[in-house]
Amino acid sequence: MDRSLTPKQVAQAIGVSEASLKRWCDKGLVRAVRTEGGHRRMAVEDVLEFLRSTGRRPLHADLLQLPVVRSATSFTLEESIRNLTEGLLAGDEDLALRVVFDLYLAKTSVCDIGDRVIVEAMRSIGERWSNHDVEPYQERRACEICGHILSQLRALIPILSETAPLAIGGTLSGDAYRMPTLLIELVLREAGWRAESFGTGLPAETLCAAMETLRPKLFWLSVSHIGSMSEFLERYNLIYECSQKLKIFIVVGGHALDADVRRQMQYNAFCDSLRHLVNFVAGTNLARPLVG
Amino acid sequence: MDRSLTPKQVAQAIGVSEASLKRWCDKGLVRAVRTEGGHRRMAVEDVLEFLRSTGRRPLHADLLQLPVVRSATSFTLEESIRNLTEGLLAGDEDLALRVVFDLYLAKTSVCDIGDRVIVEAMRSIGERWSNHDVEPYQERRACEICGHILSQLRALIPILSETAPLAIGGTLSGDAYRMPTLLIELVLREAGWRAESFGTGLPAETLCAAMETLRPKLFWLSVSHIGSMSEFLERYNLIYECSQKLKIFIVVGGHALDADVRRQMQYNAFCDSLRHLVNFVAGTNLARPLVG
DNA sequence: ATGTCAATCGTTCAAATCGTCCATTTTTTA
DNA sequence: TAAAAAATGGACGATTTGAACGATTGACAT
Repeated sequence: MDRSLTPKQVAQAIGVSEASLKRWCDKGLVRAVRTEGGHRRMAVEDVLEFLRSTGRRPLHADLLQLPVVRSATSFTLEESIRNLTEGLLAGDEDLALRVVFDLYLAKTSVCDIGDRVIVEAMRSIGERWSNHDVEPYQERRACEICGHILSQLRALIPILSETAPLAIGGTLSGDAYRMPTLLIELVLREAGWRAESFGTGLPAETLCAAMETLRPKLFWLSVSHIGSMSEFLERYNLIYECSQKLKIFIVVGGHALDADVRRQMQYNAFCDSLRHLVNFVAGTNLARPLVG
Repeated sequence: MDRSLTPKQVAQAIGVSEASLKRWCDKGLVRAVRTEGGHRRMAVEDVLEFLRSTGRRPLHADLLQLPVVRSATSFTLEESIRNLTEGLLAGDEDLALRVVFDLYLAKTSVCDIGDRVIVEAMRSIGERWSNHDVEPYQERRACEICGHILSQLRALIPILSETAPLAIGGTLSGDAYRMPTLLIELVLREAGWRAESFGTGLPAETLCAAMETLRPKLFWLSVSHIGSMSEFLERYNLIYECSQKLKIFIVVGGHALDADVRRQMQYNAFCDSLRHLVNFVAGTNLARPLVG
């Protein structure tokens, strides 16, 4: 319930003595604040950050308000994908959350978690869906669960500096796929940007208005579904011209953008994966990653 | 409209017990004045001064513990609504999060937070949107922020018991409003149910399949937008008949269900608000609230 | 004004934490 | 391999914290 943890709680959660934990705090390995009487208090996210930096795993995750360990943790990417897929299909949110957090604590970048696990799991679900192996509600439920997990992850990524360059984006009207734009937001934040996803189904006009008002350095458009091609291109051109007028990098991506569609579009970059996106923005030198 | 804070407010704001706060006041660490009866009252500036002088980080990730840092905490429901509306429109996620968590920490039920603050704030935004006072992207961004906040809140609501009755629900194809069904899930969980929202845009057939497979005790349908009335009714009837065949309570609600529409529908309950929903499920005696 | 209920009062008390020292274990160095 | 260095876990008295208690006060509605 409370976000601030006492030394005893943290020591039990990590599985070390309180004496060691105290030393780590004093050495600055775990960020901690002091009460008036000098007692140490730690925030959940700081403890997780410590675990992540030292490659440790929590023994009693429930004390850190993380899901309880119920099943075997995943040791390889393939296992992670399999467990995540299974958890998402069965509606087992704890399992799914556990898989993602295990990866996160194992210092896997959000970019890799997204590209190599979450996207793969959703692709596998999509395949089984088109084979009528799974019900549509399972796919929708999986998206909901993923959304919650990404929200949790998002809360752990350090607050962006106010001076970091701004990036905004989302999907156009008629495209309801939330996950890609959520992942992009997370990955850009990890890369040091002040990224804000505006969600799905945005009219092109208001995206132009947002660019006018907020003057971001980068604009992303995720395209997972195109209803009418002519409408899409018309809307997109509006955005493209606006972005160029304001000297804003425009990055596009998504399964719906095959070579045929891309031929009819102009943009600063097209990205097939989150990794591509990270590499591209690294090249622009506009933002520095938060950690080495 | 006094700027003075009570011990309870301050204690919750800085995340310590009232007992400790009292001691600190008595030691002169926090300046406080006394009412005639001897109760302590603290000024916002003095609390801020205390935070600054003791090196507590008003800057870092402790936003949840230090809601008072921007002196923007809300003391009345009206203030909460105003601050939330402002935060959501400006894209100030920290402010919005603080408003909701302040209410939660003040033991406001999620039901009331939803009905009386979040829904009201979104309604106010909707009004200003139809007056062309705000851009559509601001409304969409507000929904995204609310979604994240509700995800955070969801993570704090105690794990449901495995034996609690199951409730599932969502919105039909063509209805993309996520927030109502998210709120319903939260409120039902608070009321002791094992509630799972399947998200938005679900085909009626798969909802029936979900009912067949999962056999919930309750099914909710949130209806915020109706494209074609005949299509909607056709889909709904499918769900209604399925629910009755399986003896599942079916509860409907949402702005799109006016009296005309309702006349053409059958259901076990129609709810105008989260409070109505809670009262209805309390009457069914199927689940007990987690507290009290 | 009067009554009602939640918040706060001052106090007490058990549990937790503080800083520090020391024995033991693990890692690094000679 | 042996010695040195570093990290760990446990124990100590003194201090701090959080939760309880009955009595009093504040805010608000009638």
